[in-house]
Amino acid sequence: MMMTPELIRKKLKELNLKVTPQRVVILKTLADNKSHPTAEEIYREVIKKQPNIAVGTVYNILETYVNRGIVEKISSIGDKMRYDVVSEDHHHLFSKNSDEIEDYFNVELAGIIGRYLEVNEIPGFKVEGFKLNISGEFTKRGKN
Amino acid sequence: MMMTPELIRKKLKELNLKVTPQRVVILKTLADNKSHPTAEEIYREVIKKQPNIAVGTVYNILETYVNRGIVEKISSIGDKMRYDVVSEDHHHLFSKNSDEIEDYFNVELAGIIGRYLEVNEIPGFKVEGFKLNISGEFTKRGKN
DNA sequence: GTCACTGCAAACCCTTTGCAACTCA
DNA sequence: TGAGTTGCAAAGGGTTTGCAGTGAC
Repeated sequence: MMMTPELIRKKLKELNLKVTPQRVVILKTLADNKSHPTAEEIYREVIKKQPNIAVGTVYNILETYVNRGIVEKISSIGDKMRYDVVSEDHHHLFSKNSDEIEDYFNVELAGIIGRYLEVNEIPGFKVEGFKLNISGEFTKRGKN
Repeated sequence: MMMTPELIRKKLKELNLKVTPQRVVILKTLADNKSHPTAEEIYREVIKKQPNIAVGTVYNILETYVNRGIVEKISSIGDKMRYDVVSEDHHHLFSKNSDEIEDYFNVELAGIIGRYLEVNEIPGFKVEGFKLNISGEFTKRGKN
């Protein structure tokens, strides 16, 4: 993605958030990062550019972003929380052998499921969204 | 479900696990329970029948069951782990307003997704299973 | 009798919180 | 200036672990 600092500034202003160096660097790190880092991984990346930052701040800022809807939390079994910038609708591939999580974009499949859930209502439940978690094994490693 | 102690005993033997009162009561509690309890909820339920049991033991036994594949862990964002006896293939409904999780059985939808993933392979990834997490709101409360 | 299992409590680790200092607008 | 943010360190809360004692087989 390589979001420019200007874009990030703009985004923060749209959200009525004060533009602080910490917020900028965290959002930039997350946007530039293809993987799904934990708070601590983000922290380790961020202190390279912004030495004066506390872990607690990383958590706080991430939580703010989650509440504003621009970042989502991903929880996988027995692992710490991971964070992901909200982009187009996508699903996740979970490795059974490791902690890896990869994005899986598939509008067609999402459409099929979405339409199914629209047509076939679930009694007593109003569907607002869904996530397909696919588990399995990465066969090709590389180019991450 | 109301699994009888005999059935549970049999199940444990099949798995080459020693039949201890703690294991029996925990599996029975989980099988008889429609909700998706946390370890602590299970503990609170279990001490009624088996006063001498430690929280750590509950965690250990649940972990054993998860490893043997007869219980699954469910993690929802920012909440503790929840446990569920592995039964037929089913999915979960997550409430956006509370911690509730309900089962959602739908072989038709599962079939559609399963077939789709079989036909449309994901490059670099071998699919072994999937879970559809549907989020929304429970409109009718009651009869749980 | 043996070895796996349990109880207990301490340790662990991720995450949250309280508060004083600071800084963006 | 002053409301909102940050740094820091301590507290919190769920889960794991080590070890001595116990119990299933």
